Amino acid sequence: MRILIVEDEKELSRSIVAYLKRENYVCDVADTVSSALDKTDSFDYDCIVLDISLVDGNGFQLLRELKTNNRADGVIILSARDSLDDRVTGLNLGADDYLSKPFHLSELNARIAALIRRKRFQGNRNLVYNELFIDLYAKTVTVHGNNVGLTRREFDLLLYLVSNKDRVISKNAIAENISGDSGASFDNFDFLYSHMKNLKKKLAAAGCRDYIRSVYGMGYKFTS
Amino acid sequence: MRILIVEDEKELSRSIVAYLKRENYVCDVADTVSSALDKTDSFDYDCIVLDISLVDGNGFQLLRELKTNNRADGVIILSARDSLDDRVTGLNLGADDYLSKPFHLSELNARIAALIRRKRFQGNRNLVYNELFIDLYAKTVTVHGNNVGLTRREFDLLLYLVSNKDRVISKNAIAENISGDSGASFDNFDFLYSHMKNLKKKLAAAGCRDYIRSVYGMGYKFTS
DNA sequence: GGCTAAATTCAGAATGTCTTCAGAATGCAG
DNA sequence: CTGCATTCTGAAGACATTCTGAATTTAGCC
Repeated sequence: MRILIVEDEKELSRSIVAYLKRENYVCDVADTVSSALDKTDSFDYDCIVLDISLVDGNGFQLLRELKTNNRADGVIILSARDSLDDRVTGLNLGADDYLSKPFHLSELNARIAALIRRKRFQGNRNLVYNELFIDLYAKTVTVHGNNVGLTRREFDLLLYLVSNKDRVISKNAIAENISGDSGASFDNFDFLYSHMKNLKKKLAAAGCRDYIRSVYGMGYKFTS
Repeated sequence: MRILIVEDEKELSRSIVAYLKRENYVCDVADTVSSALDKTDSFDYDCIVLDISLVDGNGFQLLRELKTNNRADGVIILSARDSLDDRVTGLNLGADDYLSKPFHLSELNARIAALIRRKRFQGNRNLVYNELFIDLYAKTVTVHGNNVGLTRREFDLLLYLVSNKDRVISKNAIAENISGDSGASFDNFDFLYSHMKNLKKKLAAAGCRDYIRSVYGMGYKFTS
C-alpha cells in the first residue's frame, strides 16, 4: 500500500512518514507541486495526502491537474486552521476527505484506512469468494472456515491481487505494492516468487481452489 | 480516551481540564465555535462537553453542524441554570446528555464515564468473556471469580483491546491510546511490550486463557 | 520529604519472517 | 526438439520484531 505525502514542512512530513511506515504503508514525499506531479506520473498511489497551502505554488493547482488526469482519486487534504473555504474548494475539486491542522496522526491514519477500504473494497469489511473469506479488520483469511495463517507480505499480496480481480497485474506493480521500501527498483523478483509460492501453498493446503494464476511473461491474475 | 471541552469561560474550562486529567482523560479545549469545528474535523473524540451558551456564536449551531457530519455522537451539553428549553433543544439536536450550571465536577465526570461506556460497550456495566470478567465501574478484572490486580495502564490496555475485539490493532494506536499524551509519535514500543507482558502474565497466572494474540508485524488482537 | 508502587527504559534473548540463492521445472519461439 | 527465458521450489542465512528480566525513573500517597 503506497501513499504520497505532499507537504513542504519537513518536520511534519517526517513525522507523518514515521507513523505511516509503522502502519506498514510505503511512503513517498514530495515537497513541491512539480515533484508531486513527477511522482504521480510514475506511480499510481493508493492515497495522496496533500497540504493545500504549499509555498512553491498552489496546492489547488496540483489538485486540479490530478483531477484532469483522473488521478485525484484518494486525495486527503490538509488545510490550515480556519480556512473553511479551502476545504469546500478542495472537496469540490474532487478531494475525498480533509483534515484541518493541527491533527492527530492517528486520525490521519484512520482516514487513510477508511479511504483505501472505500476505494479498493467498496468499504466492505469482508471479502468473500466462494470458500475463500478475507476479514480486513481481523486481517485473517479463512478457507472453509479454517484460518489460513498468512504473514504480512502474503496477506498484502493476496489483497492486492484480489483488489485487482480479473486483471493481469505486472510483477513490477506487485513488487512496488508489497515491498517495504519505496524507491527500490527491482533487479529480480525472487522475493515475489517466494511469497507467491508460500501464499499459494498455504491456500491450497487449506483446500482453497487455485484462484491465482500466473500469466507467462505478463504477471499474475486473480479470478474467482 | 479523549475529550473535547467547548467552553469560553477560561476559569471553568481550566478546572474541568484539571479534574478530567486526573481521571486519566486526555483533554482538548476550544473556546470558539470555529476552533471547535477545527478540532472535531481533525479528531474523533470519545466525548464532547459543550457549553451551549458560547459568546462567539451559538452553541446550537455547532451542535447542528456536528450532527450533519455525524459527529454529534457523545455530546454532553452544559446549559445555564433554568434554561429548560436549551436542554430540550439540545437533546433534540442529538446531544446525549446535559448538565445545568453550576455542577459538581464529579457529576460531569460520572456522566462522561457513563456516556463513554454507552458508546463503547452499549451501556453494559460488565464485560464477560467466559472466565474473564471486567467491571467497568469498579475498574476491576476477575478471572474465575478472583480479582486480577491490574494497574491503570494494564487495565486501559485490556479495555482498548477488548473494545476492538476481533480486530488487529496497531502498536501505534495502542500506544497512543494508553500513553497519557497523545498525538505523540513513538520511536519505540518498549513500554508497550512491557505492559503487555505484565498484563498477559497476570491474566495467565489467574488462569485466564490467552485471548490476546500478537500478530507479527501488525499489532495485537483480542479474540474471545 | 520519604516511601511505595507503577511506568518506562534498557540490553540481550528468543522468535518469526523476509530475502536470497542455486537448482529444477515450465513455457515459448524457432 | 532445442535453446533460452521465465517461473517455481526448498533451504538457509539475514533481518526484523517481539519478549523478557532487571535497572532506572517517575508518580502517587502518607
